[in-house]
Amino acid sequence: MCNNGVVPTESSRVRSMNETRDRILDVALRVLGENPDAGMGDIASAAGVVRRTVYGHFPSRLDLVLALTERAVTEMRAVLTEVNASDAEADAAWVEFIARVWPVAHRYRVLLALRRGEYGEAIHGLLGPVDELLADLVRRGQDSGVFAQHLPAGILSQVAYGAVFAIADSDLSNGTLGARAATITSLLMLGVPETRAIALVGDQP
Amino acid sequence: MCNNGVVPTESSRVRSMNETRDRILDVALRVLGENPDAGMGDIASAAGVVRRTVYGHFPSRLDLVLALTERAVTEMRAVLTEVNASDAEADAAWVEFIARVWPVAHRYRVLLALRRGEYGEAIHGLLGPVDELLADLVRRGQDSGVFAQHLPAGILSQVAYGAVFAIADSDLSNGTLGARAATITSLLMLGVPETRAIALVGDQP
DNA sequence: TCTTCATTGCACACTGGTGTGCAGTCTAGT
DNA sequence: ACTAGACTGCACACCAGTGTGCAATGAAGA
Repeated sequence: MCNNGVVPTESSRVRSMNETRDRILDVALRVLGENPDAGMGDIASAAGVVRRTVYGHFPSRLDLVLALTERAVTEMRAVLTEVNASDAEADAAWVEFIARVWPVAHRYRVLLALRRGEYGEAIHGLLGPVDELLADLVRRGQDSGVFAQHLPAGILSQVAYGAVFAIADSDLSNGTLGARAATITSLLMLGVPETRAIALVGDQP
Repeated sequence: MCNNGVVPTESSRVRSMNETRDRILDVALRVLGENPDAGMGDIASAAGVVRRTVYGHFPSRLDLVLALTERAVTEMRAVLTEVNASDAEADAAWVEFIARVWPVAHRYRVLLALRRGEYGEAIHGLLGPVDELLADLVRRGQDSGVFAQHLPAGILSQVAYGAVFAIADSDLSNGTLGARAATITSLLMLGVPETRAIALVGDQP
């Protein structure tokens, strides 16, 4: 009786299991954001769970971080491909990109820190495709002349992207203002004139 | 007999001791630059010395890092105050600053990484005065209208400075070219128009 | 020659994190 | 009522790094 479909819902059992799994991931993101060197114990207790349970869901610390990274890649790639497919000018697309990717990327910004040291290799590998998409956007801007060419697209995109989150970190939490200033700064270093940059972000509410 | 002065030279004994001490510091800078998580053992063997000897000169790992930091602060402050005292326009002073501080700051760039996590507090404290000087320069530029004001001087200076070394790290080692591109990029994000930025770095050989 | 002392090579204790094993408990499906 | 299994609590073993203690070595200085 009951479900003969592919997703049996197996009801409350697996659902509550997925809930704790997701909760662990959510909490891990927050805890690691505050301290990238936090241990499994810290994450577990912050998630209201015992360390042993975390190992039940993620066999090793690396698996946990990787699961986090895959989540981030999925979300960011979605936004990035969509923005990239737009026929708008590259600088406008960049503004749109920052605005839309801001919440998700800000959540996962710890991955930028985790990218150096220990798991750097693995994370870098998973984040690679996202970097590609980003570089494509910048390259498009350089080809159409709206972005400067003092740096290759691959490096320029990374540095501009990094600057955005450097500002986000140092900022005094007033998110909207910080996002605005960060976007302007990134546009400036992409070679967009100040007047144009201000006009572009002015359009965004 | 012998020296009654304050600096007795005590000749070869203390000199060779200072040599190993300096060698340890030099090597530590290089090793930590390659891997900020390197241990005392790695540093010791890279310096051609036994781990126990390192502890003879630096009672703890923190002491070593702090000695490194003090060195960096001394050298950078010298350059920065000199540039800051110049009566040149702020954007020209910035170019001069990057050019002159480049070698030393690039050597000590690992401190930027060490600034987060573990010793972050102590390093931050020692580096504080340097940050102040840097912010002063940017503020001067903002007051005289050559730098943009989309960000407060304190944050803007840090982000611009950080971008310079992000480029240096990602760059393919061709130092001169990287330094040029990095300087242009930092000028752009400070709000200097592209033509003016290129003209400024063009003056520098 | 005799002394001093930086350096060595080992030993050790301590810490903090990782990952595993296993017997118990409590709950939701049957 | 019975059972599967997610979670717990505690036990381990293991590892890597830190910092210390101490006797031995060897070279520079008296």
